[in-house]
Amino acid sequence: MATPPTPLSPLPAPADLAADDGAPVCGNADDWESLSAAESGAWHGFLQAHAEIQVELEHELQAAHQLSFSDYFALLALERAPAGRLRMHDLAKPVRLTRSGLTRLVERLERVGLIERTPCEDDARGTEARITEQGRALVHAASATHLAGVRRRFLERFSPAELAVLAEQFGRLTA
Amino acid sequence: MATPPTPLSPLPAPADLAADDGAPVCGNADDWESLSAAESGAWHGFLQAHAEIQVELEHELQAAHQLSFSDYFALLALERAPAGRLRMHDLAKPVRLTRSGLTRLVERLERVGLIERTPCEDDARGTEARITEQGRALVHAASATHLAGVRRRFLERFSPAELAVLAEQFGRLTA
DNA sequence: CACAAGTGCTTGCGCACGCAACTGTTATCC
DNA sequence: GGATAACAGTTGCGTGCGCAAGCACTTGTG
Repeated sequence: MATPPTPLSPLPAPADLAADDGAPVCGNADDWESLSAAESGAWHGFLQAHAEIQVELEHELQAAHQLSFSDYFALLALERAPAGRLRMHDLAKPVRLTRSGLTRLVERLERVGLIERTPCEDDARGTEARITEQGRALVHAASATHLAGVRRRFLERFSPAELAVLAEQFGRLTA
Repeated sequence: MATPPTPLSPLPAPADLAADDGAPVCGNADDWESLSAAESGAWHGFLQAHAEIQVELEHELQAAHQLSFSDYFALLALERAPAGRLRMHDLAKPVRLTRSGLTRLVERLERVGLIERTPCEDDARGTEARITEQGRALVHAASATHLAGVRRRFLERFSPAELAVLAEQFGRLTA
């Protein structure tokens, strides 16, 4: 959104280099036209597929277990961690939240008894989040729901061979 | 997040069907283990790739043009629409926002002069959003930035043949 | 050992968004 | 034609999140 510094178009002028010959105002009139059908389809398909699946699965999880994706990912990460404990810092990455966001998330989960917070033994600055039995039970149930959704909305639509290729291809996208 | 109805685990009991033999508490101890490497890799790769690319490109757009993705998609949809005008209702889908969210978005964009709002002629209930010249200029500049990002972070990592296959595959994911 | 620099987490603040309720308009159905 | 339903858009409210500043503790350096 246009904010303080440059509220409006920081452009030189409508058209000041090439003469305006009536056609597209400049070279980038609609850059998207320069994409092939495959390029455009792949990119927009990627966005659209993600958006649709994301909201559907999240609503599903919310309806069935009153859990947001952030909640679920946090519980899942803890459930898998040795002793069900993880320091805030290490929890932030799998949950894909900033530390401040994570503080709030953990606070909410603690408030309803799904996890507990204890000061870290060997480093008094740190805090450890530990999943409770209730948390474990809930994340197991939620996993069943979620995994079913993932299969239905994603995995089932591809053959094993396709999935192997996709895994490699998505791997290329992550630095 | 656990909300009013069932703040905590709505489960029958820790283990009430199979005897707890010390091993996994029940059949779904960690359902994710049941996924093949390809399945797991494809799904998590999908999520991870989207998350990474999304934040990188959005930051890029924000830094270069003070535009969020929502802002950009709204302007882009309008720029492509006949006469640069679209009713709120028709703008909501491409921007992937609810109507209330769109109301606020359009309000912000209007405030900085990127679009204008006028009552709809043939339907007194409706409102039309129209992109201004400044909006057009900005969306062109932003498109150049964004498209470069899309190429760099996505398109370039695949061959034309792969992109064609991906387009078809993502199409399968969208109902 | 003191003092700076770095690290881990929290807090103040602002913001974009969804949901549900509301207003005003148009279509539908006796 | 008047009641009712459907629809378009806006508003009140709550919430989750990021950013930047702050506090507490630890580590490095002279």
